[in-house]
Amino acid sequence: MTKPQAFIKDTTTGHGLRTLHKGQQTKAAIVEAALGLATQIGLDGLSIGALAEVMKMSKSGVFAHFGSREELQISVVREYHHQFEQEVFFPAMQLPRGLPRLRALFHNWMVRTSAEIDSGCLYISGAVEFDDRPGPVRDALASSVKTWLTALHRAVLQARDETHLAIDTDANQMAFEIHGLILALHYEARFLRTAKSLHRAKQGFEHILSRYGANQESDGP
Amino acid sequence: MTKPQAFIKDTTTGHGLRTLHKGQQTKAAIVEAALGLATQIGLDGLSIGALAEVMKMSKSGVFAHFGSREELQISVVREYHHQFEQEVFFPAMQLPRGLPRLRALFHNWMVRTSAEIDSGCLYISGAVEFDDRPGPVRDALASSVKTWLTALHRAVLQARDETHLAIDTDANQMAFEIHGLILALHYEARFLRTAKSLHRAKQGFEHILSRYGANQESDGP
DNA sequence: TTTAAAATAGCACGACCGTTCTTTTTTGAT
DNA sequence: ATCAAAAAAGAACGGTCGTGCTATTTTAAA
Repeated sequence: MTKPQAFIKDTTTGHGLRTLHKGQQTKAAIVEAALGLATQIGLDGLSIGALAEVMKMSKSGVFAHFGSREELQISVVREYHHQFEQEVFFPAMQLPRGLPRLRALFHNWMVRTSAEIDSGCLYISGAVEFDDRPGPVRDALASSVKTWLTALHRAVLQARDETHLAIDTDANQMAFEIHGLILALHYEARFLRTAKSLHRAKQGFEHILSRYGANQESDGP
Repeated sequence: MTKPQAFIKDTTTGHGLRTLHKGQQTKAAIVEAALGLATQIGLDGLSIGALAEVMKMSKSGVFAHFGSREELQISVVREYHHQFEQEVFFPAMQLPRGLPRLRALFHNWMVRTSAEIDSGCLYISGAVEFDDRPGPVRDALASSVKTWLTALHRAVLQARDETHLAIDTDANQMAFEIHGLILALHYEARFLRTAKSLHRAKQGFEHILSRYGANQESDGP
């Protein structure tokens, strides 16, 4: 579980700059464990005591790395953002602009959402928990979500520019409808345990694509 | 706020059967206040102490009506179910089967969801809070939600039977997509405070309707 | 008006919470 | 090996939580 320190050691010349201290490693491990807890019981339910128990550390030992519970929660949000980028966003960026990339974005997002059936999506649970609780945690969460939704919106625009979608495609509207599919997938799969939710989301996406003229106007001369 | 007791008095002959006691009135008032709290801070965040303060009662006075926090939560779910029925379901049932009724169901649902921008939807927040926490509260919540989604599904089936929708309409698929619109509306309006969410939901519904052949095959010869 | 029952209050309990302070252990450069 | 700094532990604080127990007050039927 704990990586050998030498592996991560900073290679800077070392005359005055710090190497990667032990504390930063354990902090990273704590955040990782905290994310695991938060996706199960929610960002709000995340307690330092429970986290300390998981880490086999003392409460104060864990606490010292963050200085406040709020800072811990923000760290968790940032960690989730990072993982989301790695699993959903970057892989899709490898594909050519337009429909292929848009399809990949949705596919990766959907797979992650349904894979999270037993772990929960922080962007969804966090939105519910912090929707009327102003503060830095809400801000961090909203900022991450907006970054992602903006990326999705941009992908739709590009698909339109590549003439893979109808010229009059309303990108905001299309992104809204796609977002709805993911939310319904999460709701019905995770809460209601409905069987074919993944299939429903896939099919819904195809409906949206055909609505906005994919593979119709786009393949023209 | 508190209704005169005589108004609610049971009209049974009274030889042995009880009239409606004071306690049941205050219990109803407590549940009402609890629902107000729960839609703000969540079913899970609902605390007896805070509720007692709102009611200007003692903690134990409130507690005695329910016997456990869980029972209080279940009462709140039932109250929400009742209100939802009154505001969304029953009014739509007044309209003729088929497209008019389906439109009304969605419209009432949507209006309620957006009107709840400052109060929260218990079916959505509750789903997130209890999706991996088994128990009677989750069961009550899931049961209510399923009842409602089944009613929506039935309305789609009827619209198909009335030839207001295409004959090959997949009712479950359509209900899933409609559900997604409501969830996206709730998410973007309530958490992200996106301006035109209500418009997006309306337009999304029209897209779904046209996808499933409303006003096309249905208005035939 | 009397009286038993129902409703509410008061108090205490153990548990967990986030946080602070002090002390001990561990680290890593010299 | 030395030693200062970093990391972790330990103990305690005030607070809130749900809940049980016992008194007190209120209700409503006789």
